Amino acid sequence: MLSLKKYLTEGLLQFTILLSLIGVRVDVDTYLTSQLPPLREIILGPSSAYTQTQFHNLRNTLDGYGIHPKSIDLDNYFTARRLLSQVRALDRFQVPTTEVNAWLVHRDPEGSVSGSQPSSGLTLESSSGLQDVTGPDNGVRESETEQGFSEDLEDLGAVAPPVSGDLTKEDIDLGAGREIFDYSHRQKEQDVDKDLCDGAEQDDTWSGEGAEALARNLLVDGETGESFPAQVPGGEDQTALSLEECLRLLEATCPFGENAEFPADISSITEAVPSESEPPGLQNHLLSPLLTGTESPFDLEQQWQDLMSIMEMQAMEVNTSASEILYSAPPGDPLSTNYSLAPNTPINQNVSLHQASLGGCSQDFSLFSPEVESLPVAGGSTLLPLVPSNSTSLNSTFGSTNLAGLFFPAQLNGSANDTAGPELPDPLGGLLDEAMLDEISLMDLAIEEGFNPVQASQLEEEFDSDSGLSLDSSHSPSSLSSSEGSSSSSSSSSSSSSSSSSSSSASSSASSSFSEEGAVGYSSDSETLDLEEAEGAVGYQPEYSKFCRMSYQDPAQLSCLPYLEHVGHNHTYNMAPSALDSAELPAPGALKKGSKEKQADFLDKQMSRDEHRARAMKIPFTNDKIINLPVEEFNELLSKYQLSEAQLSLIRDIRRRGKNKMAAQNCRKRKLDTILNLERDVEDLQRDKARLLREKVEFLRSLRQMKQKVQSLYQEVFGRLRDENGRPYSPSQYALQYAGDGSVLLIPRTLADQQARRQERKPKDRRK
DNA sequence: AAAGGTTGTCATTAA
DNA sequence: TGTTAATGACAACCT
Repeated sequence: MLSLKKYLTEGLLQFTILLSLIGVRVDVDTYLTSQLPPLREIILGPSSAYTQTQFHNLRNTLDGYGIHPKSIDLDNYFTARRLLSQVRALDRFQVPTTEVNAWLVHRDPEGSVSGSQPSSGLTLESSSGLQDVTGPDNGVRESETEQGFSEDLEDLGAVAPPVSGDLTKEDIDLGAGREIFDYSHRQKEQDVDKDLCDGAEQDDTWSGEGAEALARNLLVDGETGESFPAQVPGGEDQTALSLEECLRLLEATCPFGENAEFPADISSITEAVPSESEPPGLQNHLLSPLLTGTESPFDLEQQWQDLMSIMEMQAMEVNTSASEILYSAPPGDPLSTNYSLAPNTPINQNVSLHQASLGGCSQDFSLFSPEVESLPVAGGSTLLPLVPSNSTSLNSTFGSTNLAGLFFPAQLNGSANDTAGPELPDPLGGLLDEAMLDEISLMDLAIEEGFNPVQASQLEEEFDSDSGLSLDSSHSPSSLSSSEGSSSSSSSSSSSSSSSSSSSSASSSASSSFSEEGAVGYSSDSETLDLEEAEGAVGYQPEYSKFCRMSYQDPAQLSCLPYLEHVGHNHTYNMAPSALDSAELPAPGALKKGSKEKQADFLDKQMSRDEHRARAMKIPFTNDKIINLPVEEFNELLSKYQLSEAQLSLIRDIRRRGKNKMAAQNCRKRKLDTILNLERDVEDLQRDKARLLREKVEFLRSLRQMKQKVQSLYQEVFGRLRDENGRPYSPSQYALQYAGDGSVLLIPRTLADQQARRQERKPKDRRK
């Protein structure tokens, strides 16, 4: 279990450190014991970061030396990294603002975004994909998001830390920093990257495209703001503009075919919850986003699809989150339309309450009314069975629930028809509050305090069924990202053949067995490489070795080699002086030839210490051969020459050092990969955290609505009950209770209280 | 000139 | 046992 050991010693450590640095606390042990594979993939990913056997496997599978398995293709690697970072940048900038816009709509339905078109606000809100698509306008909107967020939470009695704000800011800082890092410290790769579709090029390209790719420009290129011809700095305003443009575009594309249902829903909701003190717009978010966007039959569909593709790309939440699943309910879904509960209210789907005709008290109560009206005045019996028309109703959800003790607080002693004020004790309080709200409040704590392990696990269990989010969800995007990492690294190892072939194509034509010399991807090495390859092209065969050695000492011959201008590090500093002296002995005839001498000096400087040493020791073959040949061929090569002990020792040292050099490069690359993967995982976790907060708010809101509806239903039903004398029952003496078989009974209050007490004890016992 | 990054090398360990 | 890869540590060099 080497991987496990590494994982324990490094991956876990780094991961934990990173998480702790950003304030997200994760008890690794919890997941180590229970979710080793996911976490391991989070940390390591399928990338080559710690897959030590990868190179071996490559070596085993790749017959011959066409591709050197140990090579590092830095071009591809950094290109992939840049592309990755761009992708990250996309969603990094887009995620928070989406929330922003969504919440803005809630807070102010007639606000600037939607303007006089309320549908636009719905559009913005509705497109679930759009949720993550925004620009970098984080200034004011972010704070407003923050505000709306916390206000919502406070409104629901939950206090959440200002996550999105920090997150947004941090993300932006990170993004800029990375770009700077990439551009300033990776100048070597810039040239190569230019050839590929990297971000800067894309930005420019997109800016040139103009309005034809409006949506794409608007949504993706938020940071530079180059999508607009004016090239005004400060892309935030432009992105805000672009969002409005997108809104209009979306409106034109999806003109709300089913929009007529929404007012009904909203009104029914507000009717059903008359005591709701929220602004009416606050409930708009409950409307299914995709209800409006499912049909886009116009020419703008392509742009819409562009939008969606971008959103998919930036939505690293690949795991279809609960909201997305719920949003995907078809517009005409009777469950979501006939019942007044908001279509995307999560509990509406998860809990089968909708079958209890709980929605829309005023209208839906007619479903109950036949039974209620046909209720015979109970003759002498104190138990009045109320059999709902639908036997799979509440009892399927709540089980045998004693609603009596819950539904009849002292306040209800008055008129049963009074609409319950918010201060009225919840009819379902004993049930929902105990069973669910406790958990949710614990979730509050979990979310507020960053992911405390126990609470996070609670949270995970809480939302596990619908979204598979939390750490598993983070695992999903991370596994994706890890696959990206693996693709990048595997491409680095596999595509090294391309780089090596590009750098050593000349020599590979001369001797195919040298093609693996391109394994060394660093520039300084590649220069040396070219030199030696060119030399190797001549001196590969033993009989040419002397000539090859001569060519070493003949600058004139070297001058015709491909010139290598850019010099990286030349670590010839600790070269043995004797070796240097002997190595730098030029050919006597070349002393007076200035330019050639300079070139010789230059090439000497290009040579590594080992190359100088090899030349000094008159090693008859190239260092690349020494280093890169398989051991069998290497030994065979050695056997072909009469080499002194010093020469053999040097050759073995060269081989060892050369291999170690490549190993060090691989190791560093792997480290970098790991860090980048960890960084990406952290971002994923932050996104998940924000999403969980959003979902929690929605859960709480829908829960409260349902409780109020049940309460009003209860009151209405109870209020219509009459005893044998035609008088209403006193809420202080009787209560309604759901039986296990779905029937509703009218039982004495005392009995109901007893059962309620028993119900309260059960979950606590269970929790122990 | 100091600081931080980069690269090569050595020693060690494990496969 | 020899070879190789991985990796920490260090030093030299570069920016």
